[in-house]
Amino acid sequence: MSYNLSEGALETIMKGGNYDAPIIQMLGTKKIQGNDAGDRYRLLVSDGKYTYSFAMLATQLNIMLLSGELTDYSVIQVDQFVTTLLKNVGKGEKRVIIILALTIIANGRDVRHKIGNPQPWSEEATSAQRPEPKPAPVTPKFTAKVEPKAANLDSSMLSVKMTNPISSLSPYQNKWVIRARVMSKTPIRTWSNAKGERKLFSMYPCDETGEIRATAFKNECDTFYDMIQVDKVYYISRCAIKTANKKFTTLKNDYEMTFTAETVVGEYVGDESAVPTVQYDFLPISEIANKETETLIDLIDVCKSASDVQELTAKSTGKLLKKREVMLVDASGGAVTLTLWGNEAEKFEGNTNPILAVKGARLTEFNGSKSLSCLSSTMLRLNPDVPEAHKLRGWYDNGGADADIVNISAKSGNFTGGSNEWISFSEAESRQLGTGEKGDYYSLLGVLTFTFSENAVYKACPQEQCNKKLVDQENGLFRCEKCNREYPNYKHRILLAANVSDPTGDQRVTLFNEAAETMLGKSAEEIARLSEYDKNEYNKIFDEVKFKTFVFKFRTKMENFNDESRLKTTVVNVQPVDYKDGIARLLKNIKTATGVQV
DNA sequence: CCCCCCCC
Repeated sequence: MSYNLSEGALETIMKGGNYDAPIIQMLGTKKIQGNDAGDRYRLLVSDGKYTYSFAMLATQLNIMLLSGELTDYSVIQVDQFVTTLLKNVGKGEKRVIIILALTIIANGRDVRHKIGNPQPWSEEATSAQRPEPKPAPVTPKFTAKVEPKAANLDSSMLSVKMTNPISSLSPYQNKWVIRARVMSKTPIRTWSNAKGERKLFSMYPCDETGEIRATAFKNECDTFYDMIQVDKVYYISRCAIKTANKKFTTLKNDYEMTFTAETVVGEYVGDESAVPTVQYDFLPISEIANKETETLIDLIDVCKSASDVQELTAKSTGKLLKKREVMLVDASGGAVTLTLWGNEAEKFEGNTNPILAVKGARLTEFNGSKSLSCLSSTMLRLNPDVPEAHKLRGWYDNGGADADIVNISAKSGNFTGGSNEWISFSEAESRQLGTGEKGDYYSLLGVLTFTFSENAVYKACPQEQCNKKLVDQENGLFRCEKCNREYPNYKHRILLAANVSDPTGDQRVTLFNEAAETMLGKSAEEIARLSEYDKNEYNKIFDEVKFKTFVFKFRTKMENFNDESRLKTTVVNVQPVDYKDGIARLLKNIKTATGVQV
């Protein structure tokens, strides 16, 4: 068996050219340094003509060596690589090839020999002319006194070939310049400790080889915060590199950087199309429920709806918080709530059903249902220009908007439980809904045929969570049996029995306060007032609602009462009919029943 | 040097 190596590929690459997916042979490895994040390996490689010993394996590929998959004499195709110039004092510069992705063409244990008679590569060994020595990159020192623009490096001083890939940065290398796009930056956060007032912001640069977190404290925070703009490409140099604590980041980098007084940042002005933007690892909503809470998740979804901004006070810190809950859906048939905070909550515009790309939202659990929450490090993009977004838009605008969804953030025991599918009373019966241990929820399009309007409103316990009907003590006080105390005041609540019909049957139902208020279009207090002072108007409210059609959501459960079991059905939600939605459901049923495309 | 990320 013989193997064709890409003869001459290394020479092309060494001279700064490109070579697409070269096939080379690995002849040896050397562990070059160990640190907390793991070892790095240097490879001796051959293209059949030359050997070269300054090839590095990207750390994510170390596993191929450690597992024994990649051994000496293996023939590999280098699917992705970058080169970087390293300067060694007294030895000039050295071009290092960093192998980012590879495919094993032949196992070293099968090949078992060096292919051809390759000679060590050096510039002298080639017939090519020695290139002119390149000038060292000039990195003018930034001081806060000058205009931010003055901090910009002159692009012409830095050849693109002289920038270092983010994936090559390590604490052992202090001369480097990266050219990277800022994926996002956090707001400035301040805190105090024994050393006084502190502040910081973080930003997240990425290039074609990777991503990294960069944090600026105090002076550097002041200096760079306004200058750094999301989505712009910068040259960044002279930050301190340290091992990242994986507990606090999901970025695929073992290191992170800290701005120092020496740090130089310059805006890159030129063709930036090769510098990628945020890299995602999108997860369909249907798979979120399988993930552990606290996991950080990337997703791309359609915003189906969004709540208003709500203000609340954090119990632990007393801080005033603003939040907005966004309901996201995707083609996996799932829905999930994403909570936005602060400024992000305030500026969010959800009623055009935008596509939202999210990187690093935290999975949380509350009352048995899962939802997502934004952190300061979470990256949000509205209607990003990525293929997944266009696909989603097409799906949503062509039926996805009306698709049945399973909301994994539904509050259990609340009106959002159960399926959104409309069924009939006869289907509810044949499915034996309500006969199980727990109650069952179902939705139905039905007509309100009767209300038992007499005594529909009562005086309820004024305690927030109680709502128990009070006993009038006839002395100006009202007794709550549940709280076991008397109150001088009360609130009005509605408890309404009614009848709902659909073409297949009918059902006696109960509406509690909120559902009744929605259906009647009046508050309990108003109805109480009319009950006392204007009986005609009171009766009119119930007359007008009769024979109206609604979308009901019921909770039904078999209850035993005096040896008799009876289905108790409560209206947990009632909404007027959205005819667009109703027609879409009818069309879908026709399609399913007939196979006819409509 | 942060590493909190909130609420129902």
